[in-house]
Amino acid sequence: MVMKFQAPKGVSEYAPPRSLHFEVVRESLISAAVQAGYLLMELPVFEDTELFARGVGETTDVVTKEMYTFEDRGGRSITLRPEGTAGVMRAVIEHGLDRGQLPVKVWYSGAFFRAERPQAGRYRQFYQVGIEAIGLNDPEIDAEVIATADRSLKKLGLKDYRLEITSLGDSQSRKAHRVDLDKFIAGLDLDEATRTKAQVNPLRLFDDKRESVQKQMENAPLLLNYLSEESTAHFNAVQSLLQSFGIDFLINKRMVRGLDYYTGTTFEFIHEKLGAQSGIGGGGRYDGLMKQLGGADLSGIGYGMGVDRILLACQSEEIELAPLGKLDLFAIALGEEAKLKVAQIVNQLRNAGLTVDMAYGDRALKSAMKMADKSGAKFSLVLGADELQMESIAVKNMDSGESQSVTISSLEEFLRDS
RNA sequence: GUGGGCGUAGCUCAGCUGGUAGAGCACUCGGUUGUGGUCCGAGAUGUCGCGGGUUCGAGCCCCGUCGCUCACCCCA
Repeated sequence: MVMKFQAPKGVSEYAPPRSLHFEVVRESLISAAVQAGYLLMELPVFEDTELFARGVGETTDVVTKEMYTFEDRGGRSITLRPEGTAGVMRAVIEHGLDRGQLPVKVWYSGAFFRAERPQAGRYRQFYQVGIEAIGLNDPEIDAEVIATADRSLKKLGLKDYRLEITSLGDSQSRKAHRVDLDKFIAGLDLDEATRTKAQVNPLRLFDDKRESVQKQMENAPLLLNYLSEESTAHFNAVQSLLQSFGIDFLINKRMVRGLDYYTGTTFEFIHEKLGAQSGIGGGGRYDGLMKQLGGADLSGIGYGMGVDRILLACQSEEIELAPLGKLDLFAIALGEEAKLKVAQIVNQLRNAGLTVDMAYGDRALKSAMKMADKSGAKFSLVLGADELQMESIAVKNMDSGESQSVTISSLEEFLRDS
Protein backbone atom coordinates (compact mmCIF):
# COMPACT_ATOMS: atom_id res chain seq x y z
CA MET A 1 0.00 0.00 0.00
CA VAL A 2 1.25 3.41 -0.97
CA MET A 3 1.69 5.93 1.80
CA LYS A 4 -0.71 8.77 1.59
CA PHE A 5 0.78 12.11 2.43
CA GLN A 6 -1.11 14.95 3.94
CA ALA A 7 -0.26 18.45 5.02
CA PRO A 8 1.27 18.77 8.47
CA LYS A 9 -1.24 19.24 11.25
CA GLY A 10 -2.76 22.66 11.61
CA VAL A 11 -1.28 24.46 8.64
CA SER A 12 -3.40 26.75 6.55
CA GLU A 13 -3.11 26.09 2.86
CA TYR A 14 -5.17 27.27 -0.04
CA ALA A 15 -5.87 25.44 -3.27
CA PRO A 16 -7.86 26.92 -6.16
CA PRO A 17 -10.43 28.36 -6.16
CA ARG A 18 -10.05 29.45 -2.55
CA SER A 19 -6.45 30.46 -3.13
CA LEU A 20 -7.74 33.22 -5.38
CA HIS A 21 -9.78 34.64 -2.53
CA PHE A 22 -6.78 34.39 -0.25
CA GLU A 23 -4.75 36.29 -2.81
CA VAL A 24 -7.35 39.05 -3.04
CA VAL A 25 -7.32 39.50 0.72
CA ARG A 26 -3.57 39.53 0.97
CA GLU A 27 -3.16 41.95 -1.92
CA SER A 28 -5.74 44.24 -0.42
CA LEU A 29 -3.91 44.32 2.90
CA ILE A 30 -0.63 44.96 1.13
CA SER A 31 -2.01 47.73 -1.02
CA ALA A 32 -3.25 49.66 2.00
CA ALA A 33 0.31 49.62 3.35
CA VAL A 34 1.82 50.62 0.02
CA GLN A 35 -0.74 53.42 -0.34
CA ALA A 36 0.45 54.88 2.93
CA GLY A 37 4.06 54.98 1.80
CA TYR A 38 5.40 51.81 3.40
CA LEU A 39 8.17 49.93 1.57
CA LEU A 40 8.71 46.21 1.36
CA MET A 41 10.92 44.46 3.90
CA GLU A 42 11.42 40.87 2.76
CA LEU A 43 12.60 38.72 5.61
CA PRO A 44 13.72 35.16 6.34
CA VAL A 45 11.15 32.86 7.93
CA PHE A 46 13.68 31.67 10.47
CA GLU A 47 15.95 33.60 12.77
CA ASP A 48 18.31 33.12 15.65
CA THR A 49 16.18 31.81 18.52
CA GLU A 50 17.62 34.43 20.82
CA LEU A 51 16.11 37.23 18.74
CA PHE A 52 12.59 36.12 19.58
CA ALA A 53 13.41 35.25 23.17
CA ARG A 54 14.75 38.73 23.73
CA GLY A 55 12.36 40.57 21.47
CA VAL A 56 9.05 38.93 22.26
CA GLY A 57 9.81 38.25 25.91
CA GLU A 58 11.28 35.25 27.72
CA THR A 59 8.21 34.62 29.80
CA THR A 60 5.54 34.97 27.10
CA ASP A 61 3.56 31.92 26.07
CA VAL A 62 4.74 32.42 22.52
CA VAL A 63 8.37 31.99 23.52
CA THR A 64 7.99 29.41 26.27
CA LYS A 65 5.78 26.92 24.52
CA GLU A 66 4.77 27.90 21.02
CA MET A 67 7.95 28.19 19.01
CA TYR A 68 9.26 25.81 16.38
CA THR A 69 12.87 25.67 17.43
CA PHE A 70 15.58 23.38 16.07
CA GLU A 71 19.30 23.14 15.77
CA ASP A 72 20.84 23.63 12.36
CA ARG A 73 23.86 21.74 11.11
CA GLY A 74 26.23 24.25 12.58
CA GLY A 75 24.76 23.74 16.02
CA ARG A 76 22.93 27.11 16.02
CA SER A 77 19.52 27.36 17.59
CA ILE A 78 17.07 28.45 14.92
CA THR A 79 13.39 29.33 15.27
CA LEU A 80 10.65 29.67 12.69
CA ARG A 81 9.34 33.19 13.17
CA PRO A 82 6.29 33.33 15.44
CA GLU A 83 5.67 37.02 14.69
CA GLY A 84 7.03 39.75 12.48
CA THR A 85 8.21 42.70 14.49
CA ALA A 86 11.40 41.25 15.99
CA GLY A 87 12.67 40.23 12.56
CA VAL A 88 11.94 43.65 11.12
CA MET A 89 13.84 45.31 13.95
CA ARG A 90 16.79 43.02 13.40
CA ALA A 91 16.84 43.80 9.69
CA VAL A 92 16.45 47.54 10.20
CA ILE A 93 19.41 47.52 12.57
CA GLU A 94 21.45 45.20 10.38
CA HIS A 95 20.96 47.40 7.33
CA GLY A 96 21.61 50.59 9.28
CA LEU A 97 18.22 52.04 8.45
CA ASP A 98 17.89 53.19 12.04
CA ARG A 99 20.73 55.62 11.35
CA GLY A 100 19.16 57.08 8.27
CA GLN A 101 16.11 59.17 7.55
CA LEU A 102 13.27 58.67 9.98
CA PRO A 103 10.70 57.36 10.27
CA VAL A 104 11.54 54.06 8.64
CA LYS A 105 8.28 52.76 7.19
CA VAL A 106 8.20 49.16 6.01
CA TRP A 107 5.67 46.43 5.33
CA TYR A 108 6.06 42.67 5.25
CA SER A 109 3.97 39.69 4.33
CA GLY A 110 4.40 36.00 4.77
CA ALA A 111 4.02 32.88 6.84
CA PHE A 112 4.43 32.69 10.58
CA PHE A 113 4.60 29.67 12.83
CA ARG A 114 3.35 28.76 16.24
CA ALA A 115 3.18 25.28 17.68
CA GLU A 116 -0.30 25.51 19.11
CA ARG A 117 -3.29 23.23 19.13
CA PRO A 118 -5.15 24.14 15.93
CA GLN A 119 -8.70 25.40 15.98
CA ALA A 120 -10.99 27.58 13.91
CA GLY A 121 -8.88 30.51 12.75
CA ARG A 122 -5.79 29.34 14.57
CA TYR A 123 -3.13 27.59 12.58
CA ARG A 124 0.42 26.42 13.08
CA GLN A 125 1.43 28.11 9.88
CA PHE A 126 -0.53 31.26 9.22
CA TYR A 127 -0.16 34.41 7.17
CA GLN A 128 0.20 38.00 8.17
CA VAL A 129 0.61 41.33 6.47
CA GLY A 130 2.14 43.91 8.74
CA ILE A 131 3.73 47.32 8.83
CA GLU A 132 6.21 49.00 11.14
CA ALA A 133 6.92 52.72 11.50
CA ILE A 134 10.16 53.27 13.36
CA GLY A 135 11.72 56.37 14.82
CA LEU A 136 8.84 58.70 15.40
CA ASN A 137 7.07 59.04 18.69
CA ASP A 138 4.24 61.25 17.55
CA PRO A 139 0.50 60.59 17.89
CA GLU A 140 0.27 61.35 14.20
CA ILE A 141 2.08 58.16 13.26
CA ASP A 142 0.02 56.11 15.72
CA ALA A 143 -3.10 57.36 14.03
CA GLU A 144 -1.66 56.68 10.58
CA VAL A 145 -0.84 53.10 11.48
CA ILE A 146 -4.27 52.43 12.95
CA ALA A 147 -5.99 54.14 10.03
CA THR A 148 -3.98 52.06 7.57
CA ALA A 149 -5.04 48.85 9.29
CA ASP A 150 -8.62 50.00 9.32
CA ARG A 151 -8.48 51.00 5.67
CA SER A 152 -7.11 47.62 4.69
CA LEU A 153 -10.21 46.02 6.22
CA LYS A 154 -12.66 48.53 4.81
CA LYS A 155 -11.20 48.12 1.32
CA LEU A 156 -12.39 44.54 1.41
CA GLY A 157 -15.85 45.65 2.43
CA LEU A 158 -15.71 44.32 5.98
CA LYS A 159 -18.20 45.85 8.38
CA ASP A 160 -18.82 43.57 11.34
CA TYR A 161 -15.66 44.30 13.22
CA ARG A 162 -14.68 46.72 15.92
CA LEU A 163 -11.51 48.54 16.75
CA GLU A 164 -10.45 48.56 20.39
CA ILE A 165 -7.66 50.76 21.62
CA THR A 166 -5.90 51.46 24.85
CA SER A 167 -2.61 52.79 26.12
CA LEU A 168 -0.16 50.77 28.14
CA GLY A 169 1.70 53.94 29.05
CA ASP A 170 5.43 54.24 29.69
CA SER A 171 7.42 51.87 31.87
CA GLN A 172 6.99 54.01 34.99
CA SER A 173 3.22 53.99 34.65
CA ARG A 174 3.27 50.25 34.21
CA LYS A 175 5.50 49.67 37.21
CA ALA A 176 3.27 51.70 39.51
CA HIS A 177 0.21 49.88 38.24
CA ARG A 178 1.83 46.49 38.56
CA VAL A 179 2.54 47.04 42.25
CA ASP A 180 -1.08 47.84 42.98
CA LEU A 181 -2.41 45.12 40.73
CA ASP A 182 -0.23 42.48 42.38
CA LYS A 183 -1.48 43.64 45.74
CA PHE A 184 -5.06 43.47 44.56
CA ILE A 185 -4.67 39.98 43.09
CA ALA A 186 -3.04 38.68 46.26
CA GLY A 187 -6.35 39.29 48.00
CA LEU A 188 -8.42 37.30 45.51
CA ASP A 189 -9.69 33.76 45.73
CA LEU A 190 -7.86 31.95 42.94
CA ASP A 191 -6.67 28.45 42.19
CA GLU A 192 -3.02 27.54 41.93
CA ALA A 193 -2.77 27.62 38.15
CA THR A 194 -4.37 31.02 37.91
CA ARG A 195 -2.06 32.38 40.55
CA THR A 196 1.00 31.20 38.63
CA LYS A 197 -0.43 32.77 35.53
CA ALA A 198 -0.87 36.04 37.39
CA GLN A 199 2.72 35.95 38.56
CA VAL A 200 3.98 35.79 35.01
CA ASN A 201 1.65 38.51 33.80
CA PRO A 202 -1.09 39.81 36.08
CA LEU A 203 -2.79 41.57 33.18
CA ARG A 204 -3.78 38.15 31.92
CA LEU A 205 -6.46 37.92 34.55
CA PHE A 206 -8.36 40.71 32.82
CA ASP A 207 -8.70 38.38 29.87
CA ASP A 208 -9.78 35.31 31.81
CA LYS A 209 -13.03 33.92 30.44
CA ARG A 210 -14.29 32.40 33.65
CA GLU A 211 -17.03 34.34 35.27
CA SER A 212 -15.67 33.73 38.76
CA VAL A 213 -12.46 35.46 37.79
CA GLN A 214 -14.19 38.23 35.85
CA LYS A 215 -16.32 39.06 38.82
CA GLN A 216 -13.35 39.36 41.13
CA MET A 217 -11.50 41.50 38.62
CA GLU A 218 -14.30 44.02 38.35
CA ASN A 219 -12.69 46.43 40.79
CA ALA A 220 -9.12 45.74 39.84
CA PRO A 221 -6.91 48.79 39.33
CA LEU A 222 -6.80 49.73 35.65
CA LEU A 223 -3.57 50.63 33.93
CA LEU A 224 -5.25 53.48 32.09
CA ASN A 225 -5.69 55.29 35.41
CA TYR A 226 -1.97 55.16 36.08
CA LEU A 227 -0.78 56.86 32.92
CA SER A 228 1.68 59.72 33.23
CA GLU A 229 0.63 63.15 32.04
CA GLU A 230 2.67 62.69 28.91
CA SER A 231 1.22 59.29 28.08
CA THR A 232 -2.29 60.56 28.65
CA ALA A 233 -1.74 63.52 26.36
CA HIS A 234 -0.33 61.23 23.68
CA PHE A 235 -3.25 58.84 23.96
CA ASN A 236 -5.78 61.68 23.84
CA ALA A 237 -4.12 63.08 20.74
CA VAL A 238 -4.34 59.69 19.03
CA GLN A 239 -8.02 59.54 19.84
CA SER A 240 -8.81 62.97 18.44
CA LEU A 241 -6.92 62.16 15.28
CA LEU A 242 -8.87 58.94 14.81
CA GLN A 243 -12.09 60.85 15.38
CA SER A 244 -11.10 63.42 12.80
CA PHE A 245 -10.48 60.55 10.37
CA GLY A 246 -13.97 59.29 11.03
CA ILE A 247 -12.74 55.99 12.45
CA ASP A 248 -14.90 54.43 15.14
CA PHE A 249 -13.20 52.86 18.10
CA LEU A 250 -13.81 51.68 21.62
CA ILE A 251 -11.50 52.17 24.53
CA ASN A 252 -10.85 48.82 26.12
CA LYS A 253 -9.40 49.43 29.55
CA ARG A 254 -8.78 45.75 30.02
CA MET A 255 -7.05 44.92 26.79
CA VAL A 256 -4.27 42.39 27.12
CA ARG A 257 -1.56 41.74 24.59
CA GLY A 258 0.49 38.60 24.60
CA LEU A 259 3.81 40.06 23.53
CA ASP A 260 6.02 41.80 26.06
CA TYR A 261 7.32 44.58 23.87
CA TYR A 262 4.16 46.65 23.69
CA THR A 263 4.12 50.11 25.25
CA GLY A 264 1.80 53.09 24.90
CA THR A 265 -0.85 52.97 22.19
CA THR A 266 -2.13 49.45 21.65
CA PHE A 267 -5.00 48.27 19.49
CA GLU A 268 -6.89 45.27 18.25
CA PHE A 269 -9.40 44.56 15.50
CA ILE A 270 -12.03 42.08 16.52
CA HIS A 271 -14.47 40.48 14.14
CA GLU A 272 -17.87 39.69 15.54
CA LYS A 273 -18.78 36.71 13.40
CA LEU A 274 -15.73 34.57 13.97
CA GLY A 275 -15.37 31.88 16.60
CA ALA A 276 -13.14 31.98 19.63
CA GLN A 277 -10.26 33.33 17.56
CA SER A 278 -11.85 36.63 16.71
CA GLY A 279 -8.83 38.89 16.58
CA ILE A 280 -8.19 39.68 12.93
CA GLY A 281 -5.39 42.12 13.53
CA GLY A 282 -3.62 44.03 16.19
CA GLY A 283 -0.59 46.03 17.08
CA GLY A 284 0.82 48.85 19.04
CA ARG A 285 3.80 50.84 20.13
CA TYR A 286 7.04 49.17 21.21
CA ASP A 287 9.29 51.96 22.33
CA GLY A 288 12.07 50.00 23.98
CA LEU A 289 12.37 47.15 21.51
CA MET A 290 14.87 48.55 19.06
CA LYS A 291 17.34 49.43 21.76
CA GLN A 292 16.77 46.11 23.47
CA LEU A 293 17.84 44.38 20.27
CA GLY A 294 21.01 46.42 19.96
CA GLY A 295 19.88 49.26 17.74
CA ALA A 296 19.40 52.96 18.22
CA ASP A 297 17.01 54.05 20.96
CA LEU A 298 14.10 54.57 18.64
CA SER A 299 10.41 54.26 19.25
CA GLY A 300 8.22 52.23 16.93
CA ILE A 301 4.68 51.23 16.18
CA GLY A 302 3.19 48.65 13.89
CA TYR A 303 0.54 46.03 13.34
CA GLY A 304 0.03 42.53 12.09
CA MET A 305 -3.11 41.60 10.22
CA GLY A 306 -4.09 37.94 10.02
CA VAL A 307 -4.75 37.05 6.40
CA ASP A 308 -6.34 33.68 7.19
CA ARG A 309 -8.75 35.13 9.71
CA ILE A 310 -9.63 38.08 7.52
CA LEU A 311 -10.48 35.65 4.75
CA LEU A 312 -12.74 33.79 7.20
CA ALA A 313 -14.27 37.11 8.21
CA CYS A 314 -15.02 37.97 4.59
CA GLN A 315 -16.73 34.62 4.18
CA SER A 316 -18.79 35.11 7.31
CA GLU A 317 -19.96 38.45 5.91
CA GLU A 318 -20.57 36.80 2.56
CA ILE A 319 -18.33 39.26 0.80
CA GLU A 320 -17.62 38.33 -2.79
CA LEU A 321 -13.94 38.40 -3.44
CA ALA A 322 -13.57 38.97 -7.14
CA PRO A 323 -10.48 37.26 -8.51
CA LEU A 324 -7.72 39.68 -9.36
CA GLY A 325 -6.90 38.92 -12.99
CA LYS A 326 -9.19 37.68 -15.68
CA LEU A 327 -8.12 35.99 -18.85
CA ASP A 328 -8.16 38.27 -21.85
CA LEU A 329 -8.67 35.34 -24.15
CA PHE A 330 -9.35 31.62 -24.20
CA ALA A 331 -8.25 29.98 -27.43
CA ILE A 332 -9.60 26.79 -29.02
CA ALA A 333 -8.09 24.90 -31.93
CA LEU A 334 -9.92 22.53 -34.24
CA GLY A 335 -7.74 20.02 -36.00
CA GLU A 336 -4.06 19.23 -36.06
CA GLU A 337 -2.97 22.05 -38.26
CA ALA A 338 -4.87 24.65 -36.33
CA LYS A 339 -3.29 23.48 -33.08
CA LEU A 340 0.11 24.69 -34.13
CA LYS A 341 -1.24 28.02 -35.18
CA VAL A 342 -3.21 28.48 -31.95
CA ALA A 343 -0.22 27.56 -29.83
CA GLN A 344 1.80 30.11 -31.71
CA ILE A 345 -0.85 32.84 -31.37
CA VAL A 346 -1.28 32.15 -27.67
CA ASN A 347 2.43 32.30 -27.10
CA GLN A 348 2.72 35.54 -29.02
CA LEU A 349 -0.12 37.19 -27.09
CA ARG A 350 1.44 36.15 -23.81
CA ASN A 351 4.73 37.64 -24.94
CA ALA A 352 2.82 40.83 -25.60
CA GLY A 353 1.68 40.83 -21.99
CA LEU A 354 -1.87 39.58 -22.37
CA THR A 355 -3.38 36.91 -20.15
CA VAL A 356 -4.30 33.94 -22.26
CA ASP A 357 -5.17 30.28 -21.81
CA MET A 358 -6.26 27.58 -24.22
CA ALA A 359 -7.90 24.18 -24.56
CA TYR A 360 -5.42 21.33 -24.83
CA GLY A 361 -5.72 17.95 -26.45
CA ASP A 362 -8.60 16.89 -28.66
CA ARG A 363 -11.56 18.16 -26.83
CA ALA A 364 -14.94 18.39 -28.47
CA LEU A 365 -15.75 21.98 -29.31
CA LYS A 366 -18.68 22.02 -26.94
CA SER A 367 -16.53 20.84 -24.11
CA ALA A 368 -13.81 23.34 -25.00
CA MET A 369 -16.36 26.15 -24.94
CA LYS A 370 -17.39 25.05 -21.48
CA MET A 371 -13.82 25.40 -20.41
CA ALA A 372 -13.70 28.85 -21.94
CA ASP A 373 -16.81 29.74 -20.01
CA LYS A 374 -15.46 28.51 -16.72
CA SER A 375 -12.13 30.21 -17.23
CA GLY A 376 -13.88 33.55 -16.93
CA ALA A 377 -12.14 34.81 -20.09
CA LYS A 378 -13.46 37.98 -21.65
CA PHE A 379 -13.13 36.59 -25.16
CA SER A 380 -12.84 33.22 -26.81
CA LEU A 381 -11.74 32.29 -30.26
CA VAL A 382 -12.09 29.15 -32.33
CA LEU A 383 -9.54 28.50 -35.00
CA GLY A 384 -10.02 25.72 -37.56
CA ALA A 385 -9.31 25.00 -41.17
CA ASP A 386 -11.45 27.89 -42.41
CA GLU A 387 -9.67 30.50 -40.36
CA LEU A 388 -6.29 29.16 -41.38
CA GLN A 389 -7.13 30.10 -44.91
CA MET A 390 -8.92 33.33 -44.25
CA GLU A 391 -6.40 34.86 -41.85
CA SER A 392 -9.27 36.25 -39.86
CA ILE A 393 -10.92 34.81 -36.81
CA ALA A 394 -14.29 35.17 -35.12
CA VAL A 395 -13.62 36.41 -31.61
CA LYS A 396 -16.49 35.91 -29.26
CA ASN A 397 -17.37 38.18 -26.36
CA MET A 398 -18.24 35.74 -23.59
CA ASP A 399 -20.56 38.14 -21.81
CA SER A 400 -22.71 39.27 -24.69
CA GLY A 401 -22.26 36.13 -26.75
CA GLU A 402 -21.59 38.20 -29.83
CA SER A 403 -18.80 37.41 -32.22
CA GLN A 404 -16.83 39.66 -34.42
CA SER A 405 -14.28 39.08 -37.07
CA VAL A 406 -10.70 40.07 -36.33
CA THR A 407 -7.60 39.46 -38.39
CA ILE A 408 -4.88 37.49 -36.66
CA SER A 409 -2.46 40.36 -36.98
CA SER A 410 -4.77 42.80 -35.26
CA LEU A 411 -5.81 40.37 -32.50
CA GLU A 412 -3.45 41.79 -29.93
CA GLU A 413 -4.63 45.33 -30.55
CA PHE A 414 -8.25 44.26 -30.45
CA LEU A 415 -7.90 42.51 -27.09
CA ARG A 416 -5.96 45.38 -25.65
CA ASP A 417 -8.60 47.92 -26.65
CA SER A 418 -11.63 46.04 -25.43
C1' G B 1 -1.08 20.13 27.62
C1' U B 2 -6.95 19.33 28.94
C1' G B 3 -11.94 18.37 27.26
C1' G B 4 -16.24 17.61 23.58
C1' G B 5 -17.86 16.25 18.49
C1' C B 6 -16.90 13.67 13.99
C1' G B 7 -14.50 10.21 10.35
C1' U B 8 -19.30 6.85 4.02
C1' A B 9 -17.51 8.79 -3.69
C1' G B 10 -13.18 14.90 -5.54
C1' C B 11 -16.85 18.16 -2.27
C1' U B 12 -21.44 18.46 1.07
C1' C B 13 -23.87 14.71 3.23
C1' A B 14 -28.09 10.50 3.63
C1' G B 15 -27.99 5.39 5.16
C1' C B 16 -34.63 3.52 10.31
C1' U B 17 -33.90 -0.97 15.78
C1' G B 18 -26.87 -4.87 12.20
C1' G B 19 -28.47 -8.22 6.07
C1' U B 20 -22.05 -6.73 1.94
C1' A B 21 -23.88 1.32 -0.21
C1' G B 22 -26.89 6.01 -2.14
C1' A B 23 -28.26 11.64 -3.22
C1' G B 24 -26.88 16.57 -4.67
C1' C B 25 -22.78 19.30 -6.57
C1' A B 26 -18.41 18.67 -9.40
C1' C B 27 -16.30 15.60 -13.44
C1' U B 28 -16.51 12.95 -18.53
C1' C B 29 -19.48 11.97 -22.87
C1' G B 30 -23.87 12.92 -25.60
C1' G B 31 -28.90 15.66 -27.18
C1' U B 32 -26.19 14.71 -35.52
C1' U B 33 -22.74 18.77 -39.48
C1' G B 34 -17.62 24.26 -35.87
C1' U B 35 -19.41 27.59 -30.32
C1' G B 36 -20.32 28.24 -23.57
C1' G B 37 -23.61 30.03 -19.56
C1' U B 38 -30.30 27.09 -18.77
C1' C B 39 -32.44 22.26 -19.70
C1' C B 40 -32.40 16.80 -20.67
C1' G B 41 -29.91 11.98 -21.01
C1' A B 42 -25.86 8.62 -20.09
C1' G B 43 -21.28 7.32 -17.53
C1' A B 44 -17.08 6.81 -14.11
C1' U B 45 -15.59 6.92 -8.96
C1' G B 46 -15.64 4.18 -2.91
C1' U B 47 -10.80 -1.96 0.44
C1' C B 48 -17.83 3.05 4.41
C1' G B 49 -10.07 6.20 8.21
C1' C B 50 -7.13 1.79 9.96
C1' G B 51 -6.65 -2.76 13.18
C1' G B 52 -9.03 -6.22 16.17
C1' G B 53 -13.56 -8.27 18.54
C1' U B 54 -18.99 -9.81 18.90
C1' U B 55 -22.27 -12.12 15.05
C1' C B 56 -24.51 -16.79 10.25
C1' G B 57 -23.76 -11.65 8.68
C1' A B 58 -21.18 -4.85 10.64
C1' G B 59 -20.99 1.42 7.38
C1' C B 60 -24.26 0.65 11.54
C1' C B 61 -22.50 -2.73 18.17
C1' C B 62 -17.64 -3.12 21.43
C1' C B 63 -12.25 -2.12 22.10
C1' G B 64 -7.94 0.06 20.29
C1' U B 65 -5.49 3.31 16.97
C1' C B 66 -4.79 7.29 13.57
C1' G B 67 -6.83 11.61 11.61
C1' C B 68 -9.99 15.83 11.43
C1' U B 69 -12.71 19.43 14.06
C1' C B 70 -14.47 22.78 17.97
C1' A B 71 -13.48 24.75 22.74
C1' C B 72 -10.06 25.69 27.09
C1' C B 73 -5.31 27.89 26.91
C1' C B 74 -3.19 31.47 23.74
C1' C B 75 -3.39 34.78 19.78
C1' A B 76 -3.07 36.72 13.73
